[in-house]
Amino acid sequence: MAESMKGWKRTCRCAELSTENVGEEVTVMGWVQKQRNKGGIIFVDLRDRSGLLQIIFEENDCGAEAFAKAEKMRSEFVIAVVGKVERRSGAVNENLKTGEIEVRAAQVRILSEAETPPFPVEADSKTKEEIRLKYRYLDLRRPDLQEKLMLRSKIASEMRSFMAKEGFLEIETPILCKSTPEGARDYLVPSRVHPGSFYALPQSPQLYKQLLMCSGYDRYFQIARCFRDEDLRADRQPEFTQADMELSFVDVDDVIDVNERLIQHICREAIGLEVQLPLPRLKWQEAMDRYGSDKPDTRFEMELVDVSETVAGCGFGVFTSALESGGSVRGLNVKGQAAMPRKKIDALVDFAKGYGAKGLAYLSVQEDGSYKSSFAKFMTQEELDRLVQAMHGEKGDLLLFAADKKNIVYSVLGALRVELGKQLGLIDESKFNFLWVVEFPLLEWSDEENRYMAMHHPFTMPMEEDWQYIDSDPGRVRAKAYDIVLNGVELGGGSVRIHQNDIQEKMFEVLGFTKEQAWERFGFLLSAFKYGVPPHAGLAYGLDRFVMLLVGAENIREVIAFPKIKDASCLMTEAPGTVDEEQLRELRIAVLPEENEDESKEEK
RNA sequence: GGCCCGAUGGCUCAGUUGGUUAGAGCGCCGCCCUGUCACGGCGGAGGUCGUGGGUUCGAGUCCCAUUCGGGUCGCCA
Repeated sequence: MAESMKGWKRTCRCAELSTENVGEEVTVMGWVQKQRNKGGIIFVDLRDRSGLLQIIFEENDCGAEAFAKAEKMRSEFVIAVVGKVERRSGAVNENLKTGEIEVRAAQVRILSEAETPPFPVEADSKTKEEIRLKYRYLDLRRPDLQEKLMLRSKIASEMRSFMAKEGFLEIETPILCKSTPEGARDYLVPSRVHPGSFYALPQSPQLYKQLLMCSGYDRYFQIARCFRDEDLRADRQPEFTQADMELSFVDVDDVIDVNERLIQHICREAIGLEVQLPLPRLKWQEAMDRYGSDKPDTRFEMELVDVSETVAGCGFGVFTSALESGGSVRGLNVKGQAAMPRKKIDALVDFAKGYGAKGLAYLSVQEDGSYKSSFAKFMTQEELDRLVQAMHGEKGDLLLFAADKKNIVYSVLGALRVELGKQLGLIDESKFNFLWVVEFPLLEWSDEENRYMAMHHPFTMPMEEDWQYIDSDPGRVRAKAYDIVLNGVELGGGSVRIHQNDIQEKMFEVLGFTKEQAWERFGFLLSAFKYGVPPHAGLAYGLDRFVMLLVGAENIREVIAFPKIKDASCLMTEAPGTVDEEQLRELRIAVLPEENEDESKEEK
């Protein structure tokens, strides 16, 4: 039966005790990790978030009643123990922080009994994630998950103290917002007071923080929950946390400076990593050309090589037709992999197809200097030699080529490069390679929408020297936008914002908004800009990703206490769920029946 | 929405070319044990092989569908 802790007060956590406390009487409380009954002596490993502590029960010390309680203790019972800290008379346990000591129980209370948990509460769980997530409250007891969440807390608090010292004000922005259809899908919240009207949950505090700049709070910071109704990934949750900031009277370098020092501070305080400043900067175009990615993993080489000029006019139709339609031909030199079996190469071709490639051409330089290639018969020996030379191909190298529209070539080879880096073990996992990617394009052509879309968002400042091309060649205009990248993962991004009405209006025009549409969507911001707006810029981190990388987790769920699964539901609470008719009626919401394909065909 | 992977006692897994009664380790239950810490000894319980259909004399195993979970492309200004 559960007992009360009345009159008892915990004096410390389990693993906060050490040999320095020998002789002290302490009161510890926690969960039974393991009970080992030797007959006349019982050992209990007591666990809390600090770690494990061995409790020893002997009838002479604690009396018959307490000893009987110890006998019935099972895993996950919650107990309280009063006893003396002793140096162990038996062997020291080197695996335990508290391995030199133990607490000799004088009194004990069972605060809560427990059923046998559905899976063992231990570090490095091998249990299926599905089960762990269903019983997340048990999963969260495991030491490795506790360490990650404690480190997350540390990172957040270091962030706050650094930002405060730098003069940033922490200001909260609304969760119930106005829907802005540009960008990700919004989560909608129906309004009871305004039937048929909906709030949207924020995708980011973007517009609010710009308004705060208009209001003179010149340095704003917030650890803000954000929501995007898009499909999940290993590093993407529908509900996530941004470390968000905005600064007035600054330009790109000012934002980068304060953020580099922030990154340095966090890495030092959280994981004892010394980050060298300044961080490398890579222009977007260079990142794409060298790595095929705007978030390059620079922990290994194997950069892309543009061989468009080398293969121009060669006999291989796949290459030449790609070039004729304005595309490019680029390659990867996979060092020392000439002997890669055909099966593995075919798997790489399939992998490439997943990124839009029609195929992948390959050439291996044999040990005798001859070539084995999927396209050798289409090219002369001289053409092949020139190609191998352009790729810096040596004996034993495998050369892979993609020929297509530029964007496809980038994404195929960029993905292939990372995949090969993983498969071949080229990545030095001990490295933390931060880098800035700067000078992003302002606009991106969307075939789907048949118009230019803002690559970052519609309030991003174009680079002065490119603004002249906004009518003649909009795709050429670069933006004062920057991303911070760590080990091939986009940690965060930001930009200098437009604070001039004429540029903002032109942006909306290029994006295809009429003045009315722009005002309907962003009127409150445009209006605020009429009354005096400082030049401003900002940046936001995906905090979950940042934590994930710093703790070395492979999955964002490992650093979020209660994450959602792939279909955005929660295995523990079973959210989302249906609601009462009455609730729907009050909101004047009707749920449509599921669309039936046959019926819709008939209607046509 | 597309593609790929997975599902066998509470947990982690094995299960041959389809062939008797589906195995193991851990955990769990009972008894014993005064220095264990992956405690030990003896005994025991526990399985609709995700679900439905099909092929077959016979299906955990082969086929189809489906559910659940994971990865990924699209999507994520």
